[in-house]
Amino acid sequence: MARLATLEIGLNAVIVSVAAGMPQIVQVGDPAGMKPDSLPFGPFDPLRHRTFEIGLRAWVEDQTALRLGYIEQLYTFGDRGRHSASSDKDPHVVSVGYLALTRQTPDAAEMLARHHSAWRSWYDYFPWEDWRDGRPGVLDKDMLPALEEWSRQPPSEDTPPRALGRSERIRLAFGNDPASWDEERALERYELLYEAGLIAEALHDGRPAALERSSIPKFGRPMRFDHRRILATALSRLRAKLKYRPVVFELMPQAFTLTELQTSVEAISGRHLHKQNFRRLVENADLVEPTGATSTATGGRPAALFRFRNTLYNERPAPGLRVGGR
Amino acid sequence: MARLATLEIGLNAVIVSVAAGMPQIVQVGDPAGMKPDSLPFGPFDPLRHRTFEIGLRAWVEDQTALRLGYIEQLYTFGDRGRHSASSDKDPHVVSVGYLALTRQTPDAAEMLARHHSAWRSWYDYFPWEDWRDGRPGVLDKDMLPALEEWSRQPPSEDTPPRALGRSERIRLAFGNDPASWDEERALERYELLYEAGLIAEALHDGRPAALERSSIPKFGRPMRFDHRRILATALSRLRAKLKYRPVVFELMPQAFTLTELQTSVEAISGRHLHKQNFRRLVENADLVEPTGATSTATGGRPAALFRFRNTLYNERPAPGLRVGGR
DNA sequence: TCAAAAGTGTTATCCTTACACCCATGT
DNA sequence: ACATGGGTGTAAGGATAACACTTTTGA
Repeated sequence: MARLATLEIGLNAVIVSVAAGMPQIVQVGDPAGMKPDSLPFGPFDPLRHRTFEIGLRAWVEDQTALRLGYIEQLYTFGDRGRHSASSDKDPHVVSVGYLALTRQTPDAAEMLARHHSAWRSWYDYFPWEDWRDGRPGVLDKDMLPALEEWSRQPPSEDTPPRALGRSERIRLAFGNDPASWDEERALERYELLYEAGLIAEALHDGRPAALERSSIPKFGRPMRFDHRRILATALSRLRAKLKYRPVVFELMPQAFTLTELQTSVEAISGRHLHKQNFRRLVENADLVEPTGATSTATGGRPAALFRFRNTLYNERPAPGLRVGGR
Repeated sequence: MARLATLEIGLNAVIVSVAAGMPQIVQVGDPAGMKPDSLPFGPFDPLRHRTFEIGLRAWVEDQTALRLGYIEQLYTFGDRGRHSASSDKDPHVVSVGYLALTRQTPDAAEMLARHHSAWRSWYDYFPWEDWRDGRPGVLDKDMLPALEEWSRQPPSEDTPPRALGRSERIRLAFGNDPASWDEERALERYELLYEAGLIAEALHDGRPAALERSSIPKFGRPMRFDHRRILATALSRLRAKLKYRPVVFELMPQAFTLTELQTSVEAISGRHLHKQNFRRLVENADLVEPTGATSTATGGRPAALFRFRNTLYNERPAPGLRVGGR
């Protein structure tokens, strides 16, 4: 068999936390301030680390001094041309993305700062995904017009054939009517924007032509390499998982009020939830139990504090929060 | 930075089809008849193939002469020691697993035979996953006793710490009471059996000690390398996806009766479904439409033939078949 | 006393589950 | 005629979504 090309496996971590009602991720900055943000990442070396997870934890601890708890594999990206300017001489880099959930401790921020990294709202990278205060204006003002213009252009010859046409894919990902927005389709939306050349990262990869001749705005804060795609994968996965596994509690402190829990779910799903129904949902899913104490922090009537019932596992397959409308 | 170890990426395909009411996969045999079954697989070479998917399709066509339609990435396995007898001198192999869904054509079987491969029921590899005729006897007769014996043994020192103990994990994966079986947890069940040394593959990897001193039966037909783990991943993923995306139709012919559709869903989920409710579910999910023709093949009243409404995509996010009880 | 946030009660509606029954064909 | 599988109707129960309303604190 012929000799294979040099391969390298990059491990990438999307480290998610919720603080002050905002979903945040750890971003590693460039000390010189020249390059876009990146995720904590490093190559996988099987001689040093027996598994991906061990390697990932080591890289993250190196770059951020954070000890990760819950982690989960997202996806492996292998396309050529996604990893910035690549020639056939460079090693080919395959990216394995991971999702990590963590609580934000008070001293975490300065610890990160010493490592040229910081927490940043994930909606800085995807402003159109935050519907908590209603439908974002960019959608109708800039994004959908630009996407529709793209859908009217004939696809180039080297585009792989697809089951659905461009306008069908747009309708599916962005919703037919303004009401039918599916927050789990964040990845599909990002990939459409990328293909349409409406994302700064598309410039670095193989598709400059469609872009330079127009002055279309590039949406959201860019990231290095394919890191924003990995982040979009994390967003979709976490939003979906929220509904069938009790993962929010990885982001909550030991004790919390139901409103704080609701705020966290809203931060992640990007939607506003109906207060009364949320409470009922949580309480009769038996996911939490009262600690007995109350919190008087918010101004207003003191709220009862709850904790996650982790004995839950012994009783039945643990569910999530099947949040529905509004 | 120090030199990295040699890495190789293996692409593996779980090719699923349903024929004669049985879920089947393509298995590549060993012409000499000495080695266990394997999945179609081959190394990823970025110089020859731009993406994983292109490479995978090429390998599958080489080994089985099948042209794949729907494919989807499952997971990437990177543990050392999973890929049979590995020393530090061999290249480290990372496995990227894919799920492919395909219709079975009449001539496919002999085409496969010429390539030393064949269709085989996936329940040959996981007999305990087929509940269509009630709870399989092996569970209570052999598997659960063996698992419980394992759960009583103290874990060895090099076992990574876990949130849940062995008996909790068994209860969660295999159900508390006989009624609460979650068919989507096929992967968790396989991994427990592997850890407990009740799977032939565990012998080849790092854990021979616990095995050789006992004469515990090894459950299900073994496969090469970590291929059975990839197959278990496919099982879990497909069973879950069935419920929220219309993927069954990738396995159905152009026209089919509702009973045939139900049989396919039952084959995959491994459960028996309630006939009347299944029909209603399908019909008022607007997933199918009558072709007008009828089939008289089964003996009894002729059944109306249906086809998948693929215009569905234009209307709303396409759902799956949320099959519930019975 | 008033604003703010916590917490409770009630109703209409839809979906799921289950059961009972009728229909069209081959033998 | 009767067995076999196809197909329909309907009622009970539970979950969801929406609404209005009461309670407890700080300022």
